Amino acid sequence: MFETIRRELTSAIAAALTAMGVQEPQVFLDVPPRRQLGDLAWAGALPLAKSLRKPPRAIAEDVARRLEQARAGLPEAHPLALLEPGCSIEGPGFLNFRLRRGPALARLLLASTSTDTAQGQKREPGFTPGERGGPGGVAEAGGSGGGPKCPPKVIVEHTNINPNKAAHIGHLRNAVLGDTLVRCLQFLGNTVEIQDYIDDTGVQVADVVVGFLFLPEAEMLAAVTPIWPETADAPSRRRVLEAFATRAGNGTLVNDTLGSPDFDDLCWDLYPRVTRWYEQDESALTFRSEVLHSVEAGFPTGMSLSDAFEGMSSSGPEPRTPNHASVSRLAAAVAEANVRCHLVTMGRLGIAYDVLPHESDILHRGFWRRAFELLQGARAIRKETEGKNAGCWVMSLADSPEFAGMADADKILVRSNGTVTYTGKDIAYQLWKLGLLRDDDGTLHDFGYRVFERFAQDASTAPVRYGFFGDRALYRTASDPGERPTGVSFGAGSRVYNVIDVRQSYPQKVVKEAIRVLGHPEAAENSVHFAYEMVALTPKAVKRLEEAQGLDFSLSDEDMAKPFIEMSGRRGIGVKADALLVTLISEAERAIAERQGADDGSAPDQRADRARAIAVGALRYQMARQGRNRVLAFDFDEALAFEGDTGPYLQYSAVRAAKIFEKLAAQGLAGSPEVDAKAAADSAIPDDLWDLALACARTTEMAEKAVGSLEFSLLAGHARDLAQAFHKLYHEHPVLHAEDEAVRALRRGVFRLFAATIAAILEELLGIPVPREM
RNA sequence: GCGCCGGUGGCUCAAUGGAUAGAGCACCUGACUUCGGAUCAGGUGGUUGGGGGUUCGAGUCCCUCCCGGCGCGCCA
Repeated sequence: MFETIRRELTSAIAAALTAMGVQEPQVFLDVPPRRQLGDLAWAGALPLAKSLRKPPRAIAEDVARRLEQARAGLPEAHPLALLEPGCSIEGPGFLNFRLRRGPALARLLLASTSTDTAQGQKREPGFTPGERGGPGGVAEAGGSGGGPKCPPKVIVEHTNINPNKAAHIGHLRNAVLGDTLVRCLQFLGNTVEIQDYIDDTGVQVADVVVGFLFLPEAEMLAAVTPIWPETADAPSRRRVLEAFATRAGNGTLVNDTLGSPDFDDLCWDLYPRVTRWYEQDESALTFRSEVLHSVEAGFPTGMSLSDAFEGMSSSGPEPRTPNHASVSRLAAAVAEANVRCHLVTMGRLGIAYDVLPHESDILHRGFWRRAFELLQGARAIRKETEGKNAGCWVMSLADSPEFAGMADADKILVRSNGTVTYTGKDIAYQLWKLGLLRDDDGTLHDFGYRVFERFAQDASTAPVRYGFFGDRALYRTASDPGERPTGVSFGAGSRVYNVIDVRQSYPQKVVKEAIRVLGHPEAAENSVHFAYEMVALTPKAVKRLEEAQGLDFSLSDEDMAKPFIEMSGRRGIGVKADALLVTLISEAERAIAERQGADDGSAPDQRADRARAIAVGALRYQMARQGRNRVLAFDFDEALAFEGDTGPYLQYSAVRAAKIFEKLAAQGLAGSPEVDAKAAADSAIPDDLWDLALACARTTEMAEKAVGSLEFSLLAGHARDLAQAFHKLYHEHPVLHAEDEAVRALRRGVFRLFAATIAAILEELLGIPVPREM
C-alpha cells in the first residue's frame, strides 16, 4: 500500500518536473523527521533552484500546482487518492504530503491479513505481494548465457567454515549476515540458492589428519580421550582409530546434543596441538605435505573407513606409513564429520543451505583446467619467462583502475611448480557460480550431485529439516557429472553474493577482474563481495576464556593492551558458537525462572524452548544490529544482555502484542481486520498511533534499503523503532479496557498491524523466533 | 610505502547529503489492585578526532593531518 503510493507519487512528481523542463528527473521521497510535518516529503526543489533559476519555494509551488491538476481527474480507487488534498511547503522548500490516515490504515489492515487464511499458509502481514521485489530488487537478468525463460536466480554463498574444527563466533557473524541477506532477498521476491563451500582438501583438514595419525601419541590422546571415553581404558593410537571407524560405522561420530562435546570440539583441541608440534619440530611438517599429497590423490568410491584403517594397520602396529587412499579417506571423514557438526550448529540458529560445493570435486572435476583454457583463450594470462615470477602463469592487473598504484600488479595463478593458487581455483568456482564455466560445445561444465544428508533439528523453534516431509533438501557436489538426481540443478546465478570477511577483499577483487577480462563485464558487476569486518575478542573476554577453561593462551602484555584480540583456530583462541549458545540458553532459563517463579505451570520442555528462542534472538540480533564495517569486539556481558537494545526486547514486544489478542479473544472482543478497518476508516487517528502504523508500512522499503546497502543495521534499527513505539503505546493505550468500542477498535487495529509486522520482521527477515511466552 | 575500514555523550552502537545528531548500557528520580516491569515516563551527559573546503544545507562529500585496525604472498 505505502510502496504503491510512494511509487505513484514519485512518478507524478517526475511527470510534473518533466513538464517544467527538467531532463530525466530523479525523484526521491523521504519521510519527514517529525509527524506534524507530514508523512512523505520531497526535498528535490532545493537542488533544482540553480538549474531552473528560480527560488526553491517557487519550484515547490509550481510542482504542487501541477500535482493538484493531475490528481483532480483521478478515480477514488487510485493510490494517490489516499493522500490528503494539497500539500505544504516548509522551510527552504520541502514539499510535504499527508496521508488520509483513516482510509490508509484501513487499507493497511485489509492488506495485512488478506492471505492469512489456510493453516500453514505463509503469512504476508502488512505487505501485498505486489509490493515486494520493487525497484530495489536485484533480480534483473544479468546472466549472459541464460534465456529469458527461467526466472533469474540469486546465489548467496556464506558460512564456508574450514571443516577441521568447531565453528566460532566469527563464523557466526558470517552465517547470520548471509542468512539475513537470503531472507531479505526472498522476502523481496527473489529466488535464492544458498551455498556453503567446503574446503575439504586444504592444509587445515590435513593438519587434523596429521593429528590423528602422526602427532606424538600422548598429545593426540590428550585431545581425544576426554571426548571419546571408550578410548580411555587402553589408550593408544590404534584404539583411537578403531573408535573412529566404529563411530563412523554406527553413526555416532557426530551427535547433535547441544552441550555435550562433539567431534568438532575434539578437533578444536587437536588442531592447535598439531600446529604447536610443527613449531617445536619443523621436520614434522613433512607429515603435512605427505597428507596433503594423499588427499589430492583421492580414494576409490565405496571405500569405507574400516577399509582405510585396515590398509593402515597392515603396515605394522603403528600406522606410520599408511597408503594414500587410506589417508585420503580419513581426511574425507574428518571433513564430513565437521561439516555435519557445523550444519547442526547453524541449524540451531535457523540457518540452512541448499548445496555444499566441495573443493575436492572442484579439483577432480577439472574446474581449473577448464578455467585455465578459457583464460588462455582470452589472453587474460601469460607465462612469465624471467624475473621473480619466472615459470608462473600470471594475470595482469595493470589495466584495471582498481589496482592502480600497486607495486606489483601481477597476480600469480599457477605457481612455478605447476600447482594452482587459491585465487586461481576461486576464479574457476566463481565462473561456475555465474554459469560461465562452459565447455567448447557450450554445455555447462558442472558438478555431479547427491543428497548430503537427512536430518531434523530437535528444536521446535526455527527448526531446520533436511529431507523430511519435503521441507528442504541438502545436496553436496560429486566429481562425476553423471551422478545427478532428476530435477536437481545448481549454480548459474544471475547474481552472486559471496559473504566473506573484509580481509579477503584483494583476492575477491582479482576474481571479479578475471570475470571481467574474460569478456563478462555484466557478470563481473553481478559478482558481489559482501565484505564484513572480523569478530575479535576484548582482552576481558580472553581473560574470561582462560579462566573458564583453565587455559593459557600466553598472550603478551602488548596483546592484552590492544583494543581487541583476533581469534585464532590455530592457537585455539576463540569462543565456540555452541558454547556461547549453551551459555545464552542457561542465562535465559535463569532469567525466565527469576521473572516467573516456579508456578507458571509451563512444562520444562516448553521453558527450554522459550530459553532457546531467547538465546537465538539475542545472538542473531547482536550480529545483525551492528554495521558490517565495524570490528565486532566480542564481550560476554554485552552478548548476554537481554534488556534494552537486544533481541529479547523485540521478542517481548511481539509476545506482548499477541497476548493482547489472546485476552481480547477470551472476552469475546477479538474483532477482525474488517471490523477494525471499518472503524479506522472514519476515525481521527492520533499522531502516536498513526506513527506506529506508518512505520509498519515502511518495512518493505527498509528491507530494500538493507539489501541495497548490505547494511542490516538498518533493518535491526527499524525493528527496534517499531518495538519501542509499541511498548510506549502499550502503556498509554489500553485495548481491553478502552473507554468505548470505537477507541478499542482503532487501537486494536493498529496493534494488529504491529503484531503482524513485527512477527514478519523477526521470523522472516531476521530469522529470530518468536516464542509464545517469554 | 600504497590501499581499504573505523574514530559520534563515561561505555557499546545508530543515522539514502536534508528539517531539533538518535538508541541502549551506566548513573539519578519516578510508574502496576487495569492487556506481563525482559516494559514505560522524566533527568544528567555531544564544539560527531583536529584543521580547511564544496553546498541552500555536512556526522555523511573533497583535501590535509592525527589515532586505531586490516590488507598489499608462488600462504590458505
